[in-house]
Amino acid sequence: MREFATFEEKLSAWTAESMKSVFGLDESEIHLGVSPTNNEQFGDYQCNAAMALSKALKKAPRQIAQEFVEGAVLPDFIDRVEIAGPGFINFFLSNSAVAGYIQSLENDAKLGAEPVGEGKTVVIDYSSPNVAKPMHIGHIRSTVIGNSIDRLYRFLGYNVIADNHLGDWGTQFGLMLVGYRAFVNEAALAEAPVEELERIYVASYNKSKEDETWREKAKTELVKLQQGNEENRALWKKFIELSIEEFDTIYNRLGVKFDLYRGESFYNDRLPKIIEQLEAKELAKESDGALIVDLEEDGMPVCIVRKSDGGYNYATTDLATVESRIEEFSPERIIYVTDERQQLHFKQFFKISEKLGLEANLVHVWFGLMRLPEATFSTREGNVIKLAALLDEAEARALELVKSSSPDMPEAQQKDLAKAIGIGAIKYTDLSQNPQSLVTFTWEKALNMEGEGNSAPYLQYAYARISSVSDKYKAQFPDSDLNRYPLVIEHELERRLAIKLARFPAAVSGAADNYRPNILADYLYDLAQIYSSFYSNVPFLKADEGVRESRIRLCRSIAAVLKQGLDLLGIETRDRI
RNA sequence: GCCCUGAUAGCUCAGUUGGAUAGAGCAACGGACUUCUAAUCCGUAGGUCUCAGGUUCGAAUCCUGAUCAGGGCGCCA
Repeated sequence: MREFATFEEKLSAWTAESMKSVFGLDESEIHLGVSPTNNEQFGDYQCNAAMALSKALKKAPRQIAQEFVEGAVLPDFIDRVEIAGPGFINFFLSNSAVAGYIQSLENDAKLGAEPVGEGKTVVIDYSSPNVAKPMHIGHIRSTVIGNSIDRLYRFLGYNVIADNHLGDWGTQFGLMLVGYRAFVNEAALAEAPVEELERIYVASYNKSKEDETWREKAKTELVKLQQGNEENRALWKKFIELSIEEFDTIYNRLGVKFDLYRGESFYNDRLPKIIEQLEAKELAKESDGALIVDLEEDGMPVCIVRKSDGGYNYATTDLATVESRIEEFSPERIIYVTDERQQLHFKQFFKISEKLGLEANLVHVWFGLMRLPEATFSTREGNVIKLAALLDEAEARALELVKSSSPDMPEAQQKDLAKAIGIGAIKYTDLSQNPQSLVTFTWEKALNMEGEGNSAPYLQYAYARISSVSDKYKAQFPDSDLNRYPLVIEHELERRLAIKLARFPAAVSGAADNYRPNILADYLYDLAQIYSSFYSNVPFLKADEGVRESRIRLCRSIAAVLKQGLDLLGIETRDRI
């Protein structure tokens, strides 16, 4: 078993092994391991196998539990075991074993998490805004959730390739090209490039609705672009560069980094070959002039891979993208983070790529759509809330709070702190709930940063309090060496904290395996809650020597887990708040 | 019409993939700052887990049906 294996891992391995030997089982469909209890009175871990084995062994569950407990030799980290209710086997960890484990984690950069991803590559495709349109609040979930998954997989040792699959190709560029030439305001373009590009697009789109020759012109320019016309290509590249530059300022504010910015256009050259393969394998056929893949036997509607005008569409591009990623990176898995509307599309193209023989584990992580209380928003309706405006507002509100609660702090520090709090609050709102729920955007919710209850500032506050205590300890006892004092569990809250700390790896793997950062967010909130209770009910700096050091040491581990955990959510911590 | 989701406290949401008495926060009420940061803590109250069946030792969780809500279903991504 690995060096920093958790109690759950060790105990599960032990119960499974012991069950088999005590009852002479070979393989079992039944889960023989343990799971954490949800109530301390039932111990720390419980094994429920006795009930499930009842039928196979033809014995009463309590009797099975009894025989098991009598027949097996308890591992040394278990203090005692109890049989309860219909046949639950409850395990109580020994305090010294828990203390020893927490102490050993001080030497583990992963804080007990298993680097299961070592040697494996995973591509994560997220954020993916469209060129020439400003990012709005609809982009926040893909960006924030995708980035947290990115961070989680990196932490677990995966070689992560974060790819921003920009919408940089498509019919809208015909309108953009003619629109730009007719309407561009150079001053506005220099000032706020993407906003001006969007204005151009909307103007051109509106004109196209009533002016047929305008539509024709747009189409001609689009064809020229696709055929490689130099002027159009240069302009198109300019749209992309201006857009990326502006996206990057937002990503910097959010602490998001991509390894690649490969738009759809990157895969253009592969599209005809994808079609060839589909035809060669007789997966595609003509229908009303378009080329389609019939997925009826898979219970899905048909999927268009080439339009009747000869153009390709997104399914084809996505297939080419998978093929390219496999060739270049040999990923163990490719993860897409998009909103719920694309579920069918992903199911279809996953199925087609399987039929094409593209070997990769494709995962669609979808999240509920963001809505406004009044209605859905759209660029054309003009009721979008721009992401930059949301971030500005969050930082401004945070700064007000910081100024009122820390008036003596230097201004530069107040501003820095306000950024960490404002951005953290926005991210936490999205990361602390199940991604698959529909979200109605309200300023009040998005900017929840009063620090009351389950919120980012609450966690940041808990962290800052620990930092403050550590610093005071160093100031008061400059010559003390913490490592010379053992970590001892005495108080009930110390025990709860230590047990909670030992469950960090489970929270991380739960969040990563299920693509749900909220599992980690929940965990961190629980930890911070227990710590806050500990802080106000148990003295540490004022405790006797020995107890004091042990508690400071425990605090240090809590700080490490809080900092690392928040970092995995993309939320920053500060030593003072 | 078909498919995918969701429905849990007045409000916003968790619920470790079938376990024991369903949990937090907000709002409400009562208490704690001469103290290691009160952006905190301690306590009270609040529930027919949408409804009806089923599966089994055991269901908020799985199955079937219904109601309501969101999304999708051939040339947008």
